Amino acid sequence: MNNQMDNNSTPKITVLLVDDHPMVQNGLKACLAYYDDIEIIDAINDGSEALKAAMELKPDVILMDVSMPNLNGIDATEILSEQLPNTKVLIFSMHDSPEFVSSAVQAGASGYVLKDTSSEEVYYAITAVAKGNTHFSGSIAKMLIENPIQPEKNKLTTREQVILSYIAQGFSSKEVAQKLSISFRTVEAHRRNIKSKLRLESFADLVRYAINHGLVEEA
Amino acid sequence: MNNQMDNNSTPKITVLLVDDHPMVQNGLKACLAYYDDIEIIDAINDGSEALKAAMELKPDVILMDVSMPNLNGIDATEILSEQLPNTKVLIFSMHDSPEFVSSAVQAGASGYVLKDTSSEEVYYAITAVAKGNTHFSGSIAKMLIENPIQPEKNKLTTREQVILSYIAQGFSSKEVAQKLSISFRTVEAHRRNIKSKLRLESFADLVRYAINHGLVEEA
DNA sequence: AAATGCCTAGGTATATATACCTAGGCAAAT
DNA sequence: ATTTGCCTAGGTATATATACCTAGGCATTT
Repeated sequence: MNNQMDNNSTPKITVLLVDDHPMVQNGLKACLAYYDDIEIIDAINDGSEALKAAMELKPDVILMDVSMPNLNGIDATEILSEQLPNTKVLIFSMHDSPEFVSSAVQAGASGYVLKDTSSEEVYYAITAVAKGNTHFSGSIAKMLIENPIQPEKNKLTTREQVILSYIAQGFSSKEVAQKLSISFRTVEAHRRNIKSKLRLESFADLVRYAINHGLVEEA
Repeated sequence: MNNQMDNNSTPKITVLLVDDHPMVQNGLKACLAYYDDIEIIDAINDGSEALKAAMELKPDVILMDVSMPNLNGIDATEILSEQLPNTKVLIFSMHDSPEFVSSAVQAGASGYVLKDTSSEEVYYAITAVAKGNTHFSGSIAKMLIENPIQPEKNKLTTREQVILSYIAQGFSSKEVAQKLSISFRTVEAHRRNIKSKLRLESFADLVRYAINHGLVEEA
């Protein structure tokens, strides 16, 4: 830890933490407190609250979790990258699936670090994205190379999100069709498109995706 | 931090952290470092590894997460409460569903705190269970009163948990049958029993239950 | 005007899951 | 020794999901 910093010359990098687990927040605060060229200006535990805080505080970097109440980190990133182009988003997630990473990059994230990375790497990643660079954890970078991003491919339409939500809640295609007053063949077509877009294989994958993306409550 | 402790007079409460999120571990370490009557002797991120460590270190208290690779916290607690009766298990989870809490208590946990509780309460809970008392977060205690434990009702057998885990991962009954070298009719029978026991209706309910109970990773 | 993307929906066939039923082997508990 | 619970598994039937195919209406974009 290098606490020997010249506070007057270089302005600190302002960081907004967004994570719905208090203990993760505490861990990050504790780990990053040693570095005096970055300053955590606030910690939020909710996606939509994070948007408000970001608009007001205009931080240099947002360290953003993915799974959160109200608004997931990917969608929040997409909004932020339009509204606040000078604020860099660094995704901080425990998920390392290709869809997640691709979505994050397309949404405008400047980096992606896993929750099992060291605090030194998180610090390094924050400084990197603050400078306008990118930083991806080793396994993520490898994945981006092996699994190149296909732009706009894995993004669900509103209709698809609605249908996926019902499906993940346990309704059959027939039931969803009744609710939406459309043919169950149409619902099936949407199911196919959803699985194809997201490269998901099974019903269980659909449910897990829906949970991870906040389309359905976990309980 | 006030590490000014008289090491000779009062022995420290030895604590083993078990949580698969490094940042949660970091957060706990940072928060608990201020209290010099407890000492974190190790931090493990895997259920079965936690068992080994506990057998060797014989800590006073284990702060145990529920969802973990290889062996979930509830099952680990059950084994530990038999093997190491002097080691108290304090569940540290973000899940507050009645089934979770009931399972934890029946497995022999001495307390249950949610991940959004303050570090002071976590500290207090550790000292409480170390003394042989119990400690439950307010909402958990309330739930235990409103939702009294129904012994042995909603408990899956080991076999059922294994099968549910595979199913929630997206394997079909046929695939599970191949993996376990049993008939797919048997797998189907287990599916029926699981849904009946847990009063679940749909495939999606099974997946959500598995996720909420740590039988399968979310991603 | 033409193209694109989205929502819609049907034909046909197969795969998988579910709902009933019955039932034997086996270990632990009583 | 009997009971109990668990794991096993088959018969039969239906319901649902999936995998191929095609295709029209409609709004937005180019």
